[in-house]
Amino acid sequence: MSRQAPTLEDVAREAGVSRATVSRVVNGVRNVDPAIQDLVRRAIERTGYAPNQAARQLVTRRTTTVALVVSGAGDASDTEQNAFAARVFADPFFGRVVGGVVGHLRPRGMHPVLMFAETPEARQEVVAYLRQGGADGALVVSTHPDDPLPALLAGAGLPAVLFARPGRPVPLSYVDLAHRDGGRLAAEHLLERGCRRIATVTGPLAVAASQERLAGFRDTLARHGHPCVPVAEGGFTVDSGMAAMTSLLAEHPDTDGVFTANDLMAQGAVQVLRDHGRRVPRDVAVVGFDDSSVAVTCRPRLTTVRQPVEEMAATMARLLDEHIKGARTEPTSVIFDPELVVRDSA
Amino acid sequence: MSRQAPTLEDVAREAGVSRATVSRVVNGVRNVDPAIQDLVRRAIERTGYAPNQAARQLVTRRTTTVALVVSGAGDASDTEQNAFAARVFADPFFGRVVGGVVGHLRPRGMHPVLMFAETPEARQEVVAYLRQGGADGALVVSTHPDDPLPALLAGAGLPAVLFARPGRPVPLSYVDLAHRDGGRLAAEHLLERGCRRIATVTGPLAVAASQERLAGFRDTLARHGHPCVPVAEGGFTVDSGMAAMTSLLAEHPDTDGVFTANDLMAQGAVQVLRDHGRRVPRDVAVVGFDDSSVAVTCRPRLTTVRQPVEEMAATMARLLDEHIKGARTEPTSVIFDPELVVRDSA
DNA sequence: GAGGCGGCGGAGAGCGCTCTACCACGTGCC
DNA sequence: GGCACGTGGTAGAGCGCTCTCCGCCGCCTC
Repeated sequence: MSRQAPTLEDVAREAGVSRATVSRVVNGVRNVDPAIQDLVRRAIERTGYAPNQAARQLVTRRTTTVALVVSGAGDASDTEQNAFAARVFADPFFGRVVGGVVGHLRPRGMHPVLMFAETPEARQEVVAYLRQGGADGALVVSTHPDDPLPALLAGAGLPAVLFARPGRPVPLSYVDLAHRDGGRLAAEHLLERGCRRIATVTGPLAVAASQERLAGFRDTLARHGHPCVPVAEGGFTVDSGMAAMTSLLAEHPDTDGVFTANDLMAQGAVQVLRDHGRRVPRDVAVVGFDDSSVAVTCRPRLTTVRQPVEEMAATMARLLDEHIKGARTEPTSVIFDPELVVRDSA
Repeated sequence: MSRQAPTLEDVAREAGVSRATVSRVVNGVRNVDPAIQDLVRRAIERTGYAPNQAARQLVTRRTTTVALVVSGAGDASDTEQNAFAARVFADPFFGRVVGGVVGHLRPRGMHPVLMFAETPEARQEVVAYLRQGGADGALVVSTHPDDPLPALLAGAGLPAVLFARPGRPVPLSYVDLAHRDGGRLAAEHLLERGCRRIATVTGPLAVAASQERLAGFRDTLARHGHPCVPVAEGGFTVDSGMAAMTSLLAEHPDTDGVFTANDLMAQGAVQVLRDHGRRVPRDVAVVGFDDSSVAVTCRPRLTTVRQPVEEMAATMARLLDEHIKGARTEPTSVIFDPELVVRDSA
């Protein structure tokens, strides 16, 4: 477009030194005479030099990017593909993941490239992109327990870190939450509040996290003399929360406490409860999970089990960094503790 | 890590042809004898060859990425930086933008790298990233009318396309909505429903879009014998919608129709209305704007003015593509028409 | 049958950077 | 005073790809 961009060579000529010397001051390696450093810096200023990333990548075999991939298991049709992105980001959870990842990456001059892998082709593309050196590694957030992407990545020997333990074992690092403890926290709170007829809306039971939240919840209740708990399975969406709550209420109209496996479903449950004339929390107490943004925007504000998503995402980025740099070779896992946040709904 | 990745050279040797021929097959340029093509393809298969993006970029001066930047005007402190990302994605609007952009990019083998530019340093980083050839151009979504980034980009001669007309004129292409018509649509619907005491919650009046939605709304009402309309300014968030509605209700308790400048604020308004014993839509009709995901998940489902965000975002990507390829040199703008979507709230 | 032409493959020159030599020059040490 | 050594610089060999130029060969034309 405009004149050819200046190269190291141009700066070197301008400063009257060699290309290598300019490269050294740009990258801050080895000792370079302060006077010469100054000379070079001024020459860079004058020429408006910006190092060419492609050239640098070619020799260092390092990019400044990592892939941030949101992965499904499905084989969704092509027409659903952009809807997938919108659907994914409809859950405030992903915004927090992005925030946490960027928080770690940015200070290191790195950037995430966003990829969606909900079809077999899309998954192959992710693998191809990494193999071609488009990014140094992948941060994977699966929306489905049987997601084949982690295995694909591991098989190709590509650096990757997962959010949540994969459905079947894969030699990859991951971060996760002590979901069981989260379920326990919710149960204890409901119990302390004096609830006696407690029910729960779980996440998809194919997802390990849902199972564990439920297990922790159930165990705690059982230990306090509530051997059986009405359960309805939801799908982590507002709608599914409404449906689940509706059926729960039909069979157990005297329910006075509900634990939902995420905040979106809690929101749905609260709506149904109100529509059926129940006051929240007076008649029925509701505890959510995640502590997402909806927890504070909906009314009543949700009492919920907080998942430190930003922190988890940042750790994910850190682990990936270590794998890429070779500072860590064996897969590891970091498990975070949930925390009860008491607001108005319970 | 494992053995060195195979190069074009390796494939060429394996196939018994020259590097150039392999390159031709890989890139599908010029005629290559079908028999030789087959030979090469098999060699690629056997070696597991993946072209090195960095090397390719170095000579073609083209990446396979564009920057998708969410930009503020502020000078937020460092500690707020990851919160910015989470806040941004808390509005379902951005998920739709991402969906639209990816929808256009993906079939072309391109990918978005996510960047946030809410501080002067972050803005400089975006410019630097592009100048270094990290991405071929930028898709900019500003959250503030005085965002300096567009001017920075234009000044540096970098290809960029904006979502929404910039505050001050900048020689860059953009896509936008006919906000005025949106306001008109909302007014007409409220009028047709028989509302007589109509009020509105606007977006931040510093934002041109807010001004225009308001202007279209007011003009239409005036033309139908409603010269003055109670107005409260909001900030496009649920909370601000609640605050605005509260003050509106205090001064005009007999309000029977409300137009809010986005769905999030409509949600807040509905909550306040209910808390004050008003039934929606029976006592007060509420019309939102955007047709975002909350419009269908909240109760009652929102009647709203639809903004074809995915389509707008895809067009933004297309325009950027044209600018990058040089197929388009002069800035242009594409304006989309809003559409009324009638649901339950009005 | 000679000349021209078009289809197809090969050779080789970079793209802009990093990084490993290597060299020139003091300094300190025995 | 000679030698090892540290310091501050240069030279130049690639990194893996694309793309222009070139030459070969077979076919058409007259």
